[in-house]
Amino acid sequence: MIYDFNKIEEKWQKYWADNQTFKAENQSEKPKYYVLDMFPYPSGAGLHVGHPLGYIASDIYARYKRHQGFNVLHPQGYDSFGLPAEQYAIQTGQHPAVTTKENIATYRRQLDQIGFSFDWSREVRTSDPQYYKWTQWIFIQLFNSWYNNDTNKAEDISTLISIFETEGNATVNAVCDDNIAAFTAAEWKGYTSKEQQAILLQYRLTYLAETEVNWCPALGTVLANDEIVNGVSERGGHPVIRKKMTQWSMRISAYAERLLQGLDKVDWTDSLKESQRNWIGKSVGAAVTFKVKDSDAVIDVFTTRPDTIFGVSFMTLAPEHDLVSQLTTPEQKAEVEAYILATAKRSERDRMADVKTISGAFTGAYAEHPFTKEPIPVWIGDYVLAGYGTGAVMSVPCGDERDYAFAKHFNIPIINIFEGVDISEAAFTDKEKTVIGNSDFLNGMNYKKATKRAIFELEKIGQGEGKTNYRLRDAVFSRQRYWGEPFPVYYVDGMPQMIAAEHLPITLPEVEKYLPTETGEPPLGNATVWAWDTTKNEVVSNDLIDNETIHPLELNTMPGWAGSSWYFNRYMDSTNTEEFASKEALNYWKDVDLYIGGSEHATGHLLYSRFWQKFLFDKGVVPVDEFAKKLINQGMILGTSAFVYRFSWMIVSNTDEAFDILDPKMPSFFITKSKFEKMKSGDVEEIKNAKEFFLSTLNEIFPDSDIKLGDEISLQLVPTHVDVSFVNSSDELDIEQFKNWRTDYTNSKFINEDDGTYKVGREVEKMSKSKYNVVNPDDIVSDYGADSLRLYEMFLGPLEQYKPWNTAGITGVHNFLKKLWKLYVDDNGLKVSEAAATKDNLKTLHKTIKKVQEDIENFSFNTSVSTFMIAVNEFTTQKCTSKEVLEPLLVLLSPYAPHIAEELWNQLGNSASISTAAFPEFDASHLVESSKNYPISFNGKMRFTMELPMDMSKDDIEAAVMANEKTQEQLAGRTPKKVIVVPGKIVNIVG
RNA sequence: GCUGAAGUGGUGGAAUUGGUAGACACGUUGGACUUAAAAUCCAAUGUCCAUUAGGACGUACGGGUUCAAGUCCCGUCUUCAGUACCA
Repeated sequence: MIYDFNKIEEKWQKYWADNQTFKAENQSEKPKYYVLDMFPYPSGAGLHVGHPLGYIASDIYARYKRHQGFNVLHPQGYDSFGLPAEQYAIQTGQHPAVTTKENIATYRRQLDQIGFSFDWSREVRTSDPQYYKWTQWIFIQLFNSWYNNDTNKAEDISTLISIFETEGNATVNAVCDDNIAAFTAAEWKGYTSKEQQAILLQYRLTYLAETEVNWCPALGTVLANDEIVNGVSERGGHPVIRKKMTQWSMRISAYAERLLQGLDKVDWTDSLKESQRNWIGKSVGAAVTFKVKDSDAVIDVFTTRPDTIFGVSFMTLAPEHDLVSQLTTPEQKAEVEAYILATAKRSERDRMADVKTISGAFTGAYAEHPFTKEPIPVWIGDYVLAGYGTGAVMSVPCGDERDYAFAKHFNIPIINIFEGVDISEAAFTDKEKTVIGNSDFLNGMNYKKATKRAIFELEKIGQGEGKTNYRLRDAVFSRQRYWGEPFPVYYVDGMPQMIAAEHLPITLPEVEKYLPTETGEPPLGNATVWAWDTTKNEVVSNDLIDNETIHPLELNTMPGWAGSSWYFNRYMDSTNTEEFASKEALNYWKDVDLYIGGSEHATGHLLYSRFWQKFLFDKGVVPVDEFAKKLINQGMILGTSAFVYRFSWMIVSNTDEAFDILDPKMPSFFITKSKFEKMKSGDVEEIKNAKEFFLSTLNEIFPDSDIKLGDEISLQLVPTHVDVSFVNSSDELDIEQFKNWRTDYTNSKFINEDDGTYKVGREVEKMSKSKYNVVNPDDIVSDYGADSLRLYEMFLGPLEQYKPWNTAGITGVHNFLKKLWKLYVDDNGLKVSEAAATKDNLKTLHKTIKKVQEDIENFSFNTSVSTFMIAVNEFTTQKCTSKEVLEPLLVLLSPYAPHIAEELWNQLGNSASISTAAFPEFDASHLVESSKNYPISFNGKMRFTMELPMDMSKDDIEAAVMANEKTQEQLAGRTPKKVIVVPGKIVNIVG
């Protein structure tokens, strides 16, 4: 009986689906375990072999946990709002919902055939109105909340209003916009409703604010930084400028400190936590206010080095800073405006990354030093970013490298305030060694003392205070796109109003075109039925807008991260229509025990999700304030691209009329890899051969033309991507397939290796369609089976690492499965016997149990595949047929290769699914060794080994080793200076 | 630029607390079986020197600590990822 993997896999996939083998219950006697994958965006290209990597790892873990007796929740769904579907809609007119549905169907089919143990009854789709109803609901909760610094949590906005009504805003300790004017209770009551709403908006956890965006006028849309290349749009190459726009923002900054502290509670990788810490960017320092000479204006800055305040020799504002136009003197106006225009064209990332180009402009204005009252010139410079801190810095060139470079470049004086330090060549940035000088009351102090004193003095004169700053900026939550969650928001008199929760979901309206409107409004501006009727509580036609009872709806949609910031909670109770999940379900599952996904989400998804979780926790909606206990990042599988090497010379024909360069008979010439490399390095012989081949071939094809070569230098050697499916495991190109690939390759001519094959070059690159290196899991599954695919993906290397895919290697794991099969089944059927296991059988089994269990718990899946191979090799050598060891082996293997394990388990006479079997118990007694093969080293170099009893004493080992003739041979008469004996490990003889 | 990660044979990778570098596979070479091919099985395979015995070198590069370093320390280089509207 042969190993018919296709039949076996289909059979068990059907069995699992029919029996709902992996459906999780929200109540159980068993302990719970929640294994989650970052859900995929269903792209039109379908899955390639890189995508399932993390899913296979989490599936192994989920199946392992079931064997361990846990009630496992292992769901899957789709992050189905996003740009690609919208882009496709713009190009083709296809509704994104239609393409998304098709793409999901493809994904589902592909996922199913890999044999994942997902509980599909809990599937979620972020673009499903029944799902985004709750995303909208969370948005409303955020709108109706403010952050109370005294209680250190989010509270309902009504508590804030009642404070305003009784005390005004002076006593409120809230996270809010800067510079909110103070008002009394009486004033509050006197405000119009609109004025009150405007004030409250400055406190809400989601609010409208002006934010800077990358605006592309030609495309009529906002672009992400990575959609901009060299200052122009990636698509179309249109100019992009920085522009202010009113958008929804999320007050994530309110949670900065808790997001930072919470990292200590979760078991995530250190590198990921470090990224988040860095992103949050806590810095302790001071806020300092500089007065501007001859003006009422003040410049607020934040500095981490208030100790260096006497070193300030200029101020730098971001070119976008509000004060710039006000401060600039008429003489400097032209220069400043030109500079602002130039800056607007640069992306933020450019400005951060490029430290070599120093640019700026003098505004002509002067600030006043808070203590010396000396004038300080005010500059603008694009190294200061508007969105960071206050968008202005006090520049201390002696203590900051960028300030130093700026001062040098513009010949601004550099004041040295450090004792005993030479700053003629570079700034001095070492806080630890700082001794302040030339600084009035700070003289002689170290960094710590001077910082305290400077803050004290600033507070005394009312021009500063100690402050903790976070780099974390509030997150922009509006997108000028179609394919996202609509906001449950309408506008009355320009003020946003929430639609009551019972009327949700507000579903996406139909539009004619998915592009921005001609007036530059977002795509929802094209909708004709997009107004809110406050009496009927439904979406009605725009024509009915009367601004009395019928009002316009919000035209922006929510960003991609909205739906993904809480989906892990929805899986706990995904079909609930009354609540986003029931209390019982939330309290039972609580949080994710293991979360697997890509490290590229480190600061986006993973930070926003933590933010929402903490908010929902404050509101009492979820029981824990961190949603994932443990998180593992899987690496990426890269493609192994294949290259053919095209060569040609410029050709000259003496008989023009008889020869046409566009002649369909005109061939392409390719040279094999090793010869290409010789040619490239200028090998004369190789070039001569290629040239002769080239000429003689052409003259053969065009006998009537007398073809000659042009200039010697005209040799063209071009590596070209070729589809990896045309190449075998030995890098040989299937020339027939290649010729049939494209019409212009049909007549190709090849210079081959000396053995007659054409060998391609290889290079590891990201897997992508354009590089022809995409490998489809469907093909792998049909050729080798899902179990082989699963094993091979794990076998490739450590989960977290980036590693190249090479289909050729899969024969290794496939052969392993065939060998495994043969251990159980031969031509006559099942050959497993009731024979007692031998000592060797038990040793192999228990060695394998130990290693595999350790590996799974350490997420080292690649090494357990090797372990299985070793076990099967050993059992084969031992001619083992004993059920006593072969049955538990199947349970060990089943998380990795579930189909073959189920099949053999079934053939052994078990009627229940192998997923219900208990994981085998490790028994150390089978591994006890009585002797050790000691490596004997001389000066650290291993020369030979000696078999010695495990219980031999140190002295006896030394004596036995010294008595060995090989030892004497190695020593050649010398007396060793020292003999190191580490019992059970090694012997090292020094001398 | 900043932050994070990685660098070991022809290839993917293994190596417990510092203790036999290259497990397990792929590829390559040779052999068995076969009319032949496929499949399967066996053997060799880090590089260099040597007929063998054996030896030298070897974990990106340069130093250091140690009886002993892929592993620890210092410095350098290279590659990849993130960098706030790709998902």
